[in-house]
Amino acid sequence: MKIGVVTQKDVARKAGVSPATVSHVLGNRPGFAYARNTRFRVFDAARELRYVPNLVSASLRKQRTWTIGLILPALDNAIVIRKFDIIEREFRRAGYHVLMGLSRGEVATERTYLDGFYSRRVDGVVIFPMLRNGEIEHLRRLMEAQFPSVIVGEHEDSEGLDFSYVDVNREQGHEMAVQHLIEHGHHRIGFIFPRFEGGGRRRRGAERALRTQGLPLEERWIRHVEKGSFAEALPLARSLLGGAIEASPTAIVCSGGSPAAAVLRAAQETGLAIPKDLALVSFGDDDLAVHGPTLVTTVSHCEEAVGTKACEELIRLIEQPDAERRHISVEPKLILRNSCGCEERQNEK
Amino acid sequence: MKIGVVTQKDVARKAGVSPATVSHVLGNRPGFAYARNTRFRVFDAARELRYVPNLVSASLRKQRTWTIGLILPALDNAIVIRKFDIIEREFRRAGYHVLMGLSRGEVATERTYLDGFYSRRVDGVVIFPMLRNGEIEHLRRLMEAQFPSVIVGEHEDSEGLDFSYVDVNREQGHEMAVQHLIEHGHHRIGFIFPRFEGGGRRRRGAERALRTQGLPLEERWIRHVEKGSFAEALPLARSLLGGAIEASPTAIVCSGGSPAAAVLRAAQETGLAIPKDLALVSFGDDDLAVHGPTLVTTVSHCEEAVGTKACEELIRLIEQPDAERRHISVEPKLILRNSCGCEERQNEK
DNA sequence: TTGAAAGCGGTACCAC
DNA sequence: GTGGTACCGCTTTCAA
Repeated sequence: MKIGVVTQKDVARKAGVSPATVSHVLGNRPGFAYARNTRFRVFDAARELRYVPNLVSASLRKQRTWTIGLILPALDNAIVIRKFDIIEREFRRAGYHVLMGLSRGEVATERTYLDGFYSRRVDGVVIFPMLRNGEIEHLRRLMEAQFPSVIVGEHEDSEGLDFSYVDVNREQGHEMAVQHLIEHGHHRIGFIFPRFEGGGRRRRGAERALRTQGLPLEERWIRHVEKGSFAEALPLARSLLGGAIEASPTAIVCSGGSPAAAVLRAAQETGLAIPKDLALVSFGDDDLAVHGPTLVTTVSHCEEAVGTKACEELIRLIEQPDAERRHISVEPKLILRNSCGCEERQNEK
Repeated sequence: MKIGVVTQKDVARKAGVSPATVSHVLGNRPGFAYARNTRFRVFDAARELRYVPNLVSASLRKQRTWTIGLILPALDNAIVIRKFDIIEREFRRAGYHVLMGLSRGEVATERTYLDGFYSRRVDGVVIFPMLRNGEIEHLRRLMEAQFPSVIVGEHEDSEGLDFSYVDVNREQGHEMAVQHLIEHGHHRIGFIFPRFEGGGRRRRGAERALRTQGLPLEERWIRHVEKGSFAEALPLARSLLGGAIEASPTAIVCSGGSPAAAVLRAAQETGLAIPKDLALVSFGDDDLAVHGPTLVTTVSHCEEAVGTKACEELIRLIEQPDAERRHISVEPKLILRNSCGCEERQNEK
């Protein structure tokens, strides 16, 4: 028996009632008090015929698909994947399915997906931002249409688009990382930042923590990565550690697991023991170092909280499309492991 | 302006034609020869009103959604993610969108997703199999309904379900791995297999290669992992290498990057240099060791080919639902890196 | 307590 | 060349 051929009409015929009755009974619509007997006849008929409701027609009528669209630039790092995982889980719990699109960094592809999503009348979209060349017309259209949309992750404030945003607080995250290193007595702290970071948040956070000690953010100990790959970060890490001992940082804060792995390698090459000679804190928990002997202390992006908030926020907008758009900032969490010196400190006691 | 409020009727009014004409013109239906002028008026009106077609209603009418459903057990390893990536890309190219479901190893969740997919009238489904407790009723129903479905990845032949399957040839992959080690002069080869492998394919492949040298598959050099995690594999790797030198394997074939990383670590602990003292080939390219000093020689799962075939196969079934179901086996590829001795060999020359 | 009927927004057959 | 109209399958109003 082919799926999808049994309709409410068939059920109605079999149960000896009208199609409207079937809809009422199966839809369990409130305010309807059908006779017990009628209800059972409908349920039985539906079961026997293996009736599967057709959400396409229901969607057409109700103007609601119980489906959302999700656009990711790529599945190339564990943080994005973890957020995706949570988002998928949360939407399912809330009764939604998710339509996925990978934009692969192409604005055109992103646009195509958004068009496809509109056409399929998704109830809302979640977008993970990507680096843009100022091409945001399609996003502007989304916004102007007041289409329920949430942007998850790092974005440029300057885009000036009135969306709901959800992200970990990167400024606070860097403040926490530096703060922690300062507590371990470090004063010479180096950084590996992404080149394109939203509005200098990372720098500001680092600076704020340094300022409590009257320390400046030293440009000579800052490096920038484009993509954040291991290969790209390795020479930068080497250059941070390669100078005269007195002129080198004693601690490094870097963004992501690949740069962290690069620092570990560079330290090993230079003969620096971690955390004894060099402390390391990563912003973002890619769990890349999980197979190495050193587990890296990390400021977590709290993917679970971010994903959950994003889902809640989108559902809020779906339910009240005129509600105000919010900027939701999730507090990061410091996860102590073996690269910052906490263990040693305990041993000293 | 809200999205979705402009319909063909609005376009028709604006263009001064009938709704049927709009549908014909915009749908670019063959066999219709509308006047140039009419066509332009329709296009212009559609553009000015920002008309976005409603695929929900079109789907209802045409009984086709241009959407497929994809079920994965989890996004927990790079091989699955890469296949997913390719599948998404290929379906997009073919004009489909993909509805994603993570079953998280729960049969009930898988079933719920399949139901949601039916309800949304996806044109077909791609399922990545998971370990099952014999609960395959929902799959059997899928099959009996002749619903276009493709199963991607390792499965038990014994399930006896008439689906289309696409997978890398695991038997051949292991044959290739062992073959390669034999060519490097190894006769004592150890294995780390997954406990649940489809029908002993891996063993058969390994045996076939060993047999060419008159060698047996030695049970004492075989270990089994449940989940294939690093933590689980490490003690097993140690136990493989820990015996008397003469009784230990000189080469290991393992399934996946985490076990490979475990072998690397165990070798390091035992003081074995790779590939000089111990050769290693991994079946499956998790690129986990990419940050370590040793790049592991791997028999690739050829995710690209697998994903592409899966997509082609599903589209074939969508277009001809009665077509026969196929078992598609993709030939694996040996990727030479630094853990098998190929480099050394070159140096000798 | 139940059902007739008018949509939802397209598609496609058929008549003009 | 063009348009009327009967669907696709379900929801919902309103009347019986």
